[in-house]
Amino acid sequence: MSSAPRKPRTTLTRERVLDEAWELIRAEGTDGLSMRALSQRLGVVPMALYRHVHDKDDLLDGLLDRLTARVPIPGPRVAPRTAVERVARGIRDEVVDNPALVPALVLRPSLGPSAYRMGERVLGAFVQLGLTVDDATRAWNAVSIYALGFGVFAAPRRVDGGFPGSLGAFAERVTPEADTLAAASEVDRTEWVSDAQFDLGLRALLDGLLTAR
Amino acid sequence: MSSAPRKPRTTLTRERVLDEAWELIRAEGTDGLSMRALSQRLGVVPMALYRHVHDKDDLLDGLLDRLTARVPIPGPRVAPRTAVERVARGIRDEVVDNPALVPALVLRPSLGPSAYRMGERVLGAFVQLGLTVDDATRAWNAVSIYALGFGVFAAPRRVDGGFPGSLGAFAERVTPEADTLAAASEVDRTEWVSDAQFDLGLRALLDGLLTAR
DNA sequence: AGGTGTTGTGTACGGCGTACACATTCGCGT
DNA sequence: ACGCGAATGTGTACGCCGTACACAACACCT
Repeated sequence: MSSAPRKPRTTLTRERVLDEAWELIRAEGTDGLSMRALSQRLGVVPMALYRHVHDKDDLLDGLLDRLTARVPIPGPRVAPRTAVERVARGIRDEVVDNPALVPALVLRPSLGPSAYRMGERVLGAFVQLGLTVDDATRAWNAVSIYALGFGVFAAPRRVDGGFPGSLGAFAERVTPEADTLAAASEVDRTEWVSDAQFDLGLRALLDGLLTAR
Repeated sequence: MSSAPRKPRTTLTRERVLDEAWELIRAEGTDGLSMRALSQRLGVVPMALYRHVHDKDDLLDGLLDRLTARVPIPGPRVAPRTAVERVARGIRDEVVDNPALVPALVLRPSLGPSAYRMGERVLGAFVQLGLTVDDATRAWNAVSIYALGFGVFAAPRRVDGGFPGSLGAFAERVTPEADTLAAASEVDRTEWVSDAQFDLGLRALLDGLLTAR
């Protein structure tokens, strides 16, 4: 009998690499995802990954498409404005709970097949709402930027305080008559991520986009 | 006579480090700013920088505050709504033409003294427009996110095309009946960064924020 | 003149992405 | 059944990165 220990071949696929990368970056954060760490998790030498992924950027693109694919796309029966709102909220939700992907997201525009499917649905909705195709495109730009921006800047990140002393004290030091800010500064942190906050802006944006021209 | 070559002492200051870092990152992009490259530009050994900067993150924070400080803050004579619009546009402009700072911007919330001065002015404007302090805070959140988001996602980045074949062809492959997207896809790239695009969304957002509650 | 604190130096470590040559193994046509 | 080419995993190595730590040069004050 042959005594050579058999490694089960083709144990690696692009799918498996992406699966493991997804879990790794979720568990360990942006910096936790390295080719070396990932390969180790897969019980393989680092360079093995490069048979299934062009380079690290390619891997990140794959992860971003997965993120996009997680946003539920409303069926055709859903009313157009509702559909837009759901997609916008879906984008925000996914970004917010995958903060480790934010740096990658910011370096790459939409791309990915999933992003296109999403765009298709939303553009259709805007057209149903009476916009021309061009205006629909502009509206989708504005809405997606808002949703992405909200996700990006609302996602939990380094919250090291930043300033010596309290916020109010700081504001007063900068501009002695800064009572407005000092008073307001109590609000923002807790409410920053809230649904109400998001919806307020989104509704305002859509109202503006859809009325008169 | 002493023959030892004299180095002029205290040639380095935090200011000079930040100045040079600013120019370096503008010239060479995000990845071009390394402690080693920066030190070389300053004619100094890498570790010398650490006397004036805690670590690289501290350096980036300094650069971000400089970026924020570049946004012009309208004087008290400027009408409140105009003031808000100018600040929003100023934020977008600075982000757009300092794309190399986007990754850093995204990892760190506002912070910095300049950001506070800016907030102070805008919150005041919203209050003048009849909002309560809390509502003003929420409004400022929405507006700043929109402006930052627009800057971030409109800033020129990797535009490697991404897909094999034309955009229209791709869209058709994904969903055969994708004429809407295929038609629309001609528009976005060129108009993505336009002022009109930005103003459209901003005006919509402000209208929504300021009317009825 | 000497002591003290500040500022720049030198060396070194551990991590990263990945180029390149090599070994193994699978699948196919004969 | 077999052999050969393509596909897949391995090993080694290079050049970057941020920065910890011990040391040297110098400025300034007494």
